[in-house]
Amino acid sequence: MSRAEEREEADCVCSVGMKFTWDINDPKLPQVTNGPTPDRHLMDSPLRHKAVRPFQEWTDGYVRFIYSAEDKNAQRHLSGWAMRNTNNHNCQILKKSCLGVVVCSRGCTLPDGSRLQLRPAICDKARQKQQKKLCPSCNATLELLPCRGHSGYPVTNFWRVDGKAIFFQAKGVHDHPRPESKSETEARRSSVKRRVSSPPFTPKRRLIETQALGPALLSCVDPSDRISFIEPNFPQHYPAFQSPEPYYNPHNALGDTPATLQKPANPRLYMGRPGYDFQGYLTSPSYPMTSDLCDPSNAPGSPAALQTIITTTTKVSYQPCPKPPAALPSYQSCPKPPAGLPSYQPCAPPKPPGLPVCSSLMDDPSSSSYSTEVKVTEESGGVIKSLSFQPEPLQTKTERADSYDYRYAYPNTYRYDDY
DNA sequence: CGATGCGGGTGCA
DNA sequence: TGCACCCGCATCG
Repeated sequence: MSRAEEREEADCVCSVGMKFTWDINDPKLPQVTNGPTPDRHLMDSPLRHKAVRPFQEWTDGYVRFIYSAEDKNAQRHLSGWAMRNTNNHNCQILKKSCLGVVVCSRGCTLPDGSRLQLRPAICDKARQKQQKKLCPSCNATLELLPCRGHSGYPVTNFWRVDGKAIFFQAKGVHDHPRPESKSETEARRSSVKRRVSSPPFTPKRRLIETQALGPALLSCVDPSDRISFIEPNFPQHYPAFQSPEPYYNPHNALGDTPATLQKPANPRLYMGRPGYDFQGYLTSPSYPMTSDLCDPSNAPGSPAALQTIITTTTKVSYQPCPKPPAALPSYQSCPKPPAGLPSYQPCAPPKPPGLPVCSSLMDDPSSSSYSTEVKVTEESGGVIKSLSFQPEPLQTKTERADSYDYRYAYPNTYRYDDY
């Protein structure tokens, strides 16, 4: 495992041994000197990894960003994706994993041609409640499409405060549509509240709802349970937000590796989710074909990547856990000397300066064996229905699978040139 | 009520 | 040992 990490980090050392990028696990993260406004020149340079940038709401892919410690969104560890806290037993690094998206189990099309893409509730209990509700359009059950974009596991986000910056690292490529953004969900929630607290029939509002959602919705859903939809043409906060910058990739820069998108060796990693033809509303205009993906060690389909993305957050030793400044989000100090957990060891000796922090290039592609069967992690308690569940076989499974892969089936949605 | 964070604990590879 | 994940608890808006 750590080898994968090290391999992943291998790309962060350029030919002269200078470290251009960083990993969230690095004992020492780069010093950030420039202000919150990204310097265009800097962002185009290898030093972009040390450049603070505006907050990115819809990160995707294997990306690393540095935010200003003053950035409110970064402080709150926000994401457009529904990310839940994951205990990584590491007080320095906050880890979150993606919950996926809630869709109609029938994959029905709404009157306006859009599809239901709800933001899964973060709270387990709330999510279970959420899934007991019915599709406001066709009354079918709702289904949670789990995220499996990280080698069959949910995409993970890592947050770490260091100095005057907030370091963000994401691992995995979301293999599902975007849910509502948090702000959209909150807006809807508050509007529902307003609706509940106001007289039951407000002709004007009802008219709007009827137009937007269709009569079926009004007839089958309790107003308090009514759900909004993400419309296909709804600009889900991009592209203003979504401008993922690639890592600087020395390999790529040196022409080592062409920037090709490799089809995953294991199609089940990215395909085979029946019933959801998301092509019509691929909301991500620019898939994160960052240089990370160009890097052989990071391309999602490469064995190295699959090795890489099985990551650890506790590999390295960390500095003592100083209480961050009050203004910063607290990652909580480590009160206990975590015996048995080396990663907690305060003040572990740093790696020898002669060796790159990113560790050595320990390429061992042959060791990157991985099962061709992806273990599907289902939520406990039967919250997630079987993915093969077909309430009404509108399509064959194969057809569904064919139409599902909204990334690989529709390469036009990629914009390599953006990177 | 739900989002968020923490941390003890378990199961698996 | 690393990782995913469950669960309970606490805090906050």
